[in-house]
Amino acid sequence: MKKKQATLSEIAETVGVTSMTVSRVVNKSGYVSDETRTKVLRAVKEMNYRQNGLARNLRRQRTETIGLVLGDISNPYSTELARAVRETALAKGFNLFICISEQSAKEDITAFESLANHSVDGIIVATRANAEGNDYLRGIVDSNIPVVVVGRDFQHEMVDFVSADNLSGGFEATQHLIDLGHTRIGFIGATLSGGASLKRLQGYLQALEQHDIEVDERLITGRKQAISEVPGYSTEKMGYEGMKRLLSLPKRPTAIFARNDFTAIGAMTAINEAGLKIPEDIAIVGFDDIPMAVHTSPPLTTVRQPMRLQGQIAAEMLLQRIENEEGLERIERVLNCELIIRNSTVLSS
Amino acid sequence: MKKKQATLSEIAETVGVTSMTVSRVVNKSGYVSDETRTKVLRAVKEMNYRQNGLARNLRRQRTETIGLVLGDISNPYSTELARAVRETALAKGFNLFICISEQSAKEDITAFESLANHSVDGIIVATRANAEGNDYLRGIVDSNIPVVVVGRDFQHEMVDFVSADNLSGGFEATQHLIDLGHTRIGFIGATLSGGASLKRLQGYLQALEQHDIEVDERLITGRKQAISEVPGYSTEKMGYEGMKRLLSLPKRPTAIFARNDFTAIGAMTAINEAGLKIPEDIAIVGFDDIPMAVHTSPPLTTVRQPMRLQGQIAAEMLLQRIENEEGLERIERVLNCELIIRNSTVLSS
DNA sequence: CGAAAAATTGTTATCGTTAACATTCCTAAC
DNA sequence: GTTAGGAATGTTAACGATAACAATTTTTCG
Repeated sequence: MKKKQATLSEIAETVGVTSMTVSRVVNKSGYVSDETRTKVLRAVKEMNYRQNGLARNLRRQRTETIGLVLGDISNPYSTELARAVRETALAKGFNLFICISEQSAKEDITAFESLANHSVDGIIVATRANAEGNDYLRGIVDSNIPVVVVGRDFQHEMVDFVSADNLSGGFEATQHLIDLGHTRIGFIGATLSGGASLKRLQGYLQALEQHDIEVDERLITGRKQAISEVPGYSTEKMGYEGMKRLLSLPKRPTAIFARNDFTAIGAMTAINEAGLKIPEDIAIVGFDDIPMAVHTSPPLTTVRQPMRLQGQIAAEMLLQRIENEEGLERIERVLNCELIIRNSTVLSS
Repeated sequence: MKKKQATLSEIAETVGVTSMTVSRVVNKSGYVSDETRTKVLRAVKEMNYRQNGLARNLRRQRTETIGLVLGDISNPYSTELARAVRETALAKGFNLFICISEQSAKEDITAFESLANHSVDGIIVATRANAEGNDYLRGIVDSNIPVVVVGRDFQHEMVDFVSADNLSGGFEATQHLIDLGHTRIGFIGATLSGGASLKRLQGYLQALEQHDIEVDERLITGRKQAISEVPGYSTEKMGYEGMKRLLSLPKRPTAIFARNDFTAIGAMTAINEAGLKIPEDIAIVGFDDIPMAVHTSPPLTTVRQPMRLQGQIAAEMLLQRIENEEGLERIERVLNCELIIRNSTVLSS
């Protein structure tokens, strides 16, 4: 038996009032006598009424919902971000819909589109940048939906930006290895040919330069910069394969800076398999400080980025834009990272 | 400069047709002459038109969107599930909105409500069950929105169910420890007073019983069964604290079965801190086989549950219900788990 | 050539809700 | 007893899109 969802006017009819009155009751707005309210509420309960958000939001021209587009949902980085965003949004009475976009620019666009079509009041984007996705995103911004990006390139005067300071994080990580006496330091997770768009790689390069260590391009490895079809995912597997390549070099590196912790963990596996010791033979630094980092053996030295804070700030910036109709100045927040030294670079901390 | 979002009729006006014609063009449906189509498409582009999904879905009475409510988004279990659900849904042309519900029944309800209000075509629920949430959920089901639950209790003739076989998983894990000669086996993650609603705990109890090992309630520890305000979260911290308690017993256990891998990892930390060796002094088994499990030291013996498969099946069941208007038989799928033996129970695999 | 079929466009009504205004009744104040 | 203004409810017209049907023109083909 298919009960159709009751509508306002159906409730109204059974109670003997107009839908406007019922609307007033369910929205707790305007004047309604106690007697009527009671009757209406009873009917609402009995008929299992539920507001039709589509109609309501269409009429009101606002949904009190924000969207979050995540690239890699398996990464603890994304999930912490999501939790913080949700918390901040909820506190202001906004719902959060999360969309996942994996693998392709096309899926980015699908996610943007479905959120925009559902008329969310604003969108936070935390996917890897790619040309087509950016084009589409620009369209969204131009059609006046507030957008904030997290840890991702996107230039637009109306779009706020928040990110960890990947540049100085990468610098510090490398600096740390240099301080320990390493000069042959490998980088896993990106290639120079990709234009060194990756800030972490830039930080690595700057640190080398500052200490007059010559950059050896053979020590920098990663999946080829992908076509827009497949944005560069950084996985454990890439770390494993990259490390294999580095180990097969005539003069192998004595230290590794990995693009992120997963990459680092993959690299550690390869190092172990080669029968080498961490950190004695090869020291390794990751990035992100995912929960797993403390449990690897040895525990992983890494750069901690403030995930919750990024989420919170992103949500605040977005809500700010949603509430202040007219154009605010673009805000750009770059948050400090923190080097966490564990035993993958130095013995017995 | 605030460009208001263009509407169908605005496009129609500039082109000199009716909105119906424009609608036909953007939806690629019905007859439109090439000439008109071209003109319309140009205007669509120039005016940066985007469909208003609220209006469209209101009129069409379907959104081609499904919702997924996750409890603990930080758990790799949830994220794998989400990815599989999304993949399956996307393949059938459905969008996926994910809502997070943490901590409380109230937030469960908020999530259900926001999805139901947005008129999603169906909802997959993967949160921990609690009374109030269930009541609300029942209301949703009664108002004819298809619902499928994953790894969570909820009895309703219209609601399909998919889960890992936690009972036999728990049994196998315990059996494995018994086979290794253990008789004092602790359980961390739930208490008997909670009514042993946890299938994994039941499996543990059954295995003990089958081998005539007496259940020692002091060996079973976990956070008290929480009030509906705070559903029982299983974290690393709980594992750590639970293990501490077990270690302080006069006769400590020689083996541990932990409710999930995070709990197990927390317990391992406590064991290490106590200066005991795994598995020589205490053997430990987890549940889930999260990616981290292979990287702990020693690597964690655990019960792998098919996360992707659960997501895929849940999505398929939901889409089935969405497409077949009328009531299908309730389906219940319980999927096999697999014991993955690593070095936290036996030396040198 | 003429009729049926296909192609093109338009009209109307409606999805469920609510903002804005209108109406009626009641109470209180002078 | 009149009047002002709350209190309670109703009416109307949208929000933006589309299903269903109607109207007109063009094509097809016996």
